[in-house]
Amino acid sequence: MPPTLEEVAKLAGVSRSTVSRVVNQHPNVRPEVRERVWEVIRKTGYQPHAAARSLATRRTRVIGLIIPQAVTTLFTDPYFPILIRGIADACNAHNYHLMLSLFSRRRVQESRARQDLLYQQVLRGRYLDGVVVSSAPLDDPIFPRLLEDGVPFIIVGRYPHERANYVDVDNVAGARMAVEHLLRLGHERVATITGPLNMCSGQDRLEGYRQALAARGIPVDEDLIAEGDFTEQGGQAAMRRLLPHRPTAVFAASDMMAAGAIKVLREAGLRVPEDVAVVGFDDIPLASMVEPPLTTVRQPIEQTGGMAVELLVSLLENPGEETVHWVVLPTELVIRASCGGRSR
Amino acid sequence: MPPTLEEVAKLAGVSRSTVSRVVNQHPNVRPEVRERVWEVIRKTGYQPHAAARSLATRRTRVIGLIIPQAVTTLFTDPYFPILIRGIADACNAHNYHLMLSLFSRRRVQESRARQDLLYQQVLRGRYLDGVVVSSAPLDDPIFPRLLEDGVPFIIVGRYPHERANYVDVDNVAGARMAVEHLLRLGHERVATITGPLNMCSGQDRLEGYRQALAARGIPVDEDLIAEGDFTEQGGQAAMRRLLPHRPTAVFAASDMMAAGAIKVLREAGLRVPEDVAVVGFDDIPLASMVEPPLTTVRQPIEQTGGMAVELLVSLLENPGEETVHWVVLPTELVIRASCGGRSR
DNA sequence: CTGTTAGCGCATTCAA
DNA sequence: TTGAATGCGCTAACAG
Repeated sequence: MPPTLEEVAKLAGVSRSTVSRVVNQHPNVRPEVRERVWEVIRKTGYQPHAAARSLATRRTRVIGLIIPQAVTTLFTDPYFPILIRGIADACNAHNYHLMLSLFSRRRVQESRARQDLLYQQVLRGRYLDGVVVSSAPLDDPIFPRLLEDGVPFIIVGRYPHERANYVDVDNVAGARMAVEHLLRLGHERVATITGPLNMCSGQDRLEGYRQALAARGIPVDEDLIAEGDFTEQGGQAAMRRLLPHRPTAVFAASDMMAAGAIKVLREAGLRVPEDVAVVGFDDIPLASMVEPPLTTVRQPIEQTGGMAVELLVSLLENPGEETVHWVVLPTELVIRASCGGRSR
Repeated sequence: MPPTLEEVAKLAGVSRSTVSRVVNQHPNVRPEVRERVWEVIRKTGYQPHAAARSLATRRTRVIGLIIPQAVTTLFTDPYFPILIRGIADACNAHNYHLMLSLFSRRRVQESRARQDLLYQQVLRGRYLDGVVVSSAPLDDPIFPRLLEDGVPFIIVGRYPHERANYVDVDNVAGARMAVEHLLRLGHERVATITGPLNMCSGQDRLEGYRQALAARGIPVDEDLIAEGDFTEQGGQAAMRRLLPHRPTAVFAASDMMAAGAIKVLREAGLRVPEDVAVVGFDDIPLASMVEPPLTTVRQPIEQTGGMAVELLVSLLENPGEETVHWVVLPTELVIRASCGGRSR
């Protein structure tokens, strides 16, 4: 329905090339002609055909957000919508479009095959100029593939490879602050519910926990460390394993897990924060809505997403530069009621 | 880097057309040749170039999810991630890709201009084969435009137009059940915090409220109706306006607003559910995590998204049929603690 | 069953 | 400053 370059050219009495130049803001067009062409473009509602343009330029102005595999279960965590909003806003600002690639939560087998297919189609099929990868396990096969195929990409979260660009939040410092706060309140048996330990955010938050204890010369008791998966259910399960070891405080690596932990503590007849103090991580909206409001570590989720896009765009538009971009955004402790206030 | 049809053809000793036929599963290829071609495809890792294919077929296998304008503020509500998951899964299943179009929350002016631009680029530029529109106000200009441009689209939520296909949940029945439950418990002053009244879900849930009262012959007291915007803050504000009119029960049109209402009730020294009963809508994960756990109306969010894609795909792949698809999925009352249990 | 031919709509040399 | 020619990689008639 919308006209083609050809038709616009005819109507304006010029050649296709000239219209193309006008559309693409080339300087070398006589102002008078430029005006005439614009007029026709406006009148006809001409819009360049994306596929035709991509075929000629070999660029699509589409970037992908890839969230691999099983992690999709986490998608009920408000972390993702907030991240996506940051990404979408930045895309809008730079006139890129966003393609979302999630993976079904079906049997792992099928899921793996689908992931391969999708990778093939979307990336080798040149749907995308580049991608942002979020929440991938460190050993996810996507990283080697992206590197090998030379696809421009930015990781949300660390990845140890010299050619891997990433933007991350300071998980270690955040976790350390949280645990130090508990220690300062007089707790001596501080447990932690970690994230998945195959993800860097899981590892780093555990590292922060260890560092805080080490700084006080407190030996790490492995019984006080339980691995979770960032979900509420995972938090509940981990808390149940922790319960027999009688912690007086718990640092959970996500707010969702903290909420799960609180539920289990309550069921066990323990009060929060009087009997057990709890600290979370993320500062999602839920954190201030539960009873008691959650002390937690705030991370700039939206900015993280925005920054990832900024980096990716700069990668795409300055193909020459070989610079590697590593950005780490700060985290911040938000003190509410769930950790108690007074020294014990 | 990946080879083209041409190169594959050369390597397999056949013509481009034959390779194309093999790739597209055409039946008329000698099995032996087919095998030989597949072999080359596998070895070379050939992948059709998406743009080239789109240019030739005039289809992209990409569908868009559009969430217009200011509604983006709602994006912290877990409703969206769940909807998106349903949509993404269904896309995967049908081998479509998903493009996400949100709009920045900046000044309305800019936002409007951006929305126009995006519409032009993405839809008239033929990036998309069709779109799913969610959470648009009923008077959103996108609907007339889509209809006029003949873009295949499915709305999540009702829209009163004979050529508009939609999938919706039974908001009226859900709201009616919720309010009837409160009436059954003996409440006589049941207030409601509505959603935005320019959205059909907002209107329909209010209609359910009215119907429940009418069925009992209770006159509607407009003072007991406060408009919200589905967010927690909106819920708080609405509850503050309701407070002076001393409701004994509140039906909030979203769980987020219910949580906000509870917070305000608490601050006013009222107990939930003893002094004021509260019922929400959505049954998001938060609902079972707050204190007291929320009685609410469950809607099949994920299925809604999946169904929207199913309808859209069937629209895209059976272009002949002029059928209009209207699907309404059932809602269900989930009784927890926030409405109290005993008759008063 | 297979190859040849002709575009799909645009960007981009190269001449003029 | 402008136009003509060429090709991006693929599909889809049409012959054979």
